[in-house]
Amino acid sequence: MSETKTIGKGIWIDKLAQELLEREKELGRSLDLIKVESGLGASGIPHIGSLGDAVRAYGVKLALENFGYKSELIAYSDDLDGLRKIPEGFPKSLEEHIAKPVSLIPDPFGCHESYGMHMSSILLDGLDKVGIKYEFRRALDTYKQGLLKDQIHTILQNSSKIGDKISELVGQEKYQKYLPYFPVCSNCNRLYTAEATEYISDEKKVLYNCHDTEIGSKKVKGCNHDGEADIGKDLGKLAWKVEFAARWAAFDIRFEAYGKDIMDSVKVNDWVADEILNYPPPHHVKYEMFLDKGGKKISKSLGNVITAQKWLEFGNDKSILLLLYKRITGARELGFEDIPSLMNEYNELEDIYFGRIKVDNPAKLTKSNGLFEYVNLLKPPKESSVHVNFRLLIELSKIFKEDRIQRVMKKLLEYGVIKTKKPEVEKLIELAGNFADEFDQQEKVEIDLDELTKKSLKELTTALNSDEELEDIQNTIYQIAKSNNVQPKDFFKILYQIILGTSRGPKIGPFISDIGRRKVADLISEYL
RNA sequence: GGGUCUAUGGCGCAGCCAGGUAGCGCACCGGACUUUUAAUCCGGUUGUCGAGGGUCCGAAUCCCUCUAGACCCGCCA
Repeated sequence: MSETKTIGKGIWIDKLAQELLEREKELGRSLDLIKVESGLGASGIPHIGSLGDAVRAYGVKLALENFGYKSELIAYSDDLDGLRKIPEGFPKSLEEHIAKPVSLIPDPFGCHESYGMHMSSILLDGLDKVGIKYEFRRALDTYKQGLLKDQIHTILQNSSKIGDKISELVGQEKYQKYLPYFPVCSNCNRLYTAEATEYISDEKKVLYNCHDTEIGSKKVKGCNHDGEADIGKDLGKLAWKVEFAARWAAFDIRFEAYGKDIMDSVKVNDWVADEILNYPPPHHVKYEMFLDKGGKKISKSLGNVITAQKWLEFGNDKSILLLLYKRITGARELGFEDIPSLMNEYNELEDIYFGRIKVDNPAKLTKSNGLFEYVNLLKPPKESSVHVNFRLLIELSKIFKEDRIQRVMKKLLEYGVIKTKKPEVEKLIELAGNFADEFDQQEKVEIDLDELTKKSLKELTTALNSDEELEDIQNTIYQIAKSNNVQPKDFFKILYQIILGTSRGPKIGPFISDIGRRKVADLISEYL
C-alpha cells in the first residue's frame, strides 16, 4: 500500500481526473482547455442531487487545474425540456402550459423571464452560495443559434441506424419508428405534440404534424398544425438518447458525471458520439441518486425537497461540499438530519489538517487532508475556525428560544467551549437554532394536573413572582413539592412539560434563572 | 425483462473506491455532581463486518459465487 504514489490530493476526484487525462492522451486530443459539463434540469425544483452533479464536476475541474491544465465547467440548463408535471406548491394555472418548453412558459412567480429560468436560477444561486464558478449555457440559445445543427443533421441522416442501435442497447423501440427530434410547434408552442414525420436533408428541415398525445397518463391536445422546423434556428430539441452526444461534440466536453437513472441514455449517447458523430465521448463517472429518508414524515410536503437554499438554513456551505466530495459511491438516503454530523465532521477534518488531531496512518492522513482541501475548493484557510459541537448548539438552541444568540453564547462561555464571543459562532447558533426550530417541534401535550400539583404550582409562581432573593430555586421547587405531598420526580416532569414541552431538560433551577423567573411564572399560570 | 447500489454492535450509520490492531451517534451500564427528577462531565460494555470460496504475510476493504433488501430503466426529459 505504501508504494502507491499519491495522485493529486489523494481522493477519488484526483483519480478520476488522472484517468481522464490518460484517456485524453491516448486519444491524442488537445489539452489546452479541458471542458467539464454538468446538466441542470429546468423543469423541476432543483434537488441537492442536481447541485451535486455540478459541484462534483467542478471538483474534477479543480483537480485538472491542480495538475496544471486549464479547465472550465459548463453548466448547461436544458430549458427546452417540456413541462410534464406541475411541481408541488406551484400554481395550478400552469396546467395550460403543459408540454411547452419551460423557457417559453412565463414565470409563475414573476421574478424571472420564464419558468425555466426561475428553476435554473435556484440551482445557480445554490452554486454561487457554495462558491462554485461556472459558465452558464442554455438549450434555448444553443438551438436558436444553431450550435448543434451539424450534429443534428448527421444524427437525423442516420436516424434509422440509431433507432436500431437504441433498440439493441436498451430495448427501447420507439426510435425505430420516430425521428429522435422533437420540434416545438410554431403555432401552439408545444413540444411532444409535434411529431417529426420526415427529415428533408437538403433543406435541413424537419416536417411535423401537431396532434393529441399522452404524457404519462395525461392527455395533451395538439393543434393540428402542419409545419416545418429548420434545425439551425427553429426551436426543437433532440431526444435525450442522442442530445448529449450532439452537445459533447459541439461543445468539446471531456467529462460529465451522471446519475444512475440516465445510465441507459449515456450508454446510447456514448455510442452515438463515437460511431455517428465521430467524437470520442467524455470520460464519465456514475453516481447514485440521493433518496429521501424512507417512510419518514410527510413525504409529499414541499419541505422534503432538499434544495441547497433550504440546506443552508441549517448548515453551512462546507457541510454541503463535504457531503458531495467525501465520496461519490454509496450515499443513498439523505435528509436534513445528516447536517449536524457533517458539520462536526468538517471540524474534525480541520483539526486533522491543522495537526490538532493525530492520524497515524499516512494514507488516511493524506486522504483526510485532501478532502479538507477540496471542501475548501483547494483554497484551504490559513488558520482554523472556531469549533463548537453542532449537536450541543442544537440542544442549547432547543432550550433558548428567545434572545437565543446571547443566551447560548453565554452558556458556551460558561462551559468553556469558547473563550470569547465571535461573530462566526453567532452564525453557527443561528443555523443550529433554525435546525432546532424546524425539526424539534414539540408536541403540545395535554398536562393533567391534580389539585395537589396545582396548589404546588401556585406556590411556586408566588415564590417566583416575589421580589425576594431565591437562594436556590432548585431547592425551593423540591421543598414545595415535598410539603404538598407531590412526588418531586413528577413535579419536575410537569415543570419541564410546561416550560419546554418535554419531560426532560437541563437542571431546572439555573435554567429558570436563565429564562427569567417572571416569565416562567407566567407560563405556569396559563395552566392553572 | 435489463441494470445499479446496499448488507458492519440493540437502533441509525462511518470506514471499503489507493488492504495494515473495527469506529461514531443514540441507547445501555458505572462513577462524579445533585436533598431520590433531569441535564452535564468522566469512564465503560456491546460486533464470527449477510453466506461461501479465492488472492495476499495480512481482507470489513480487492476478485468470484450465492442470499436478502432498496432503487433505477423498459413513458419522457
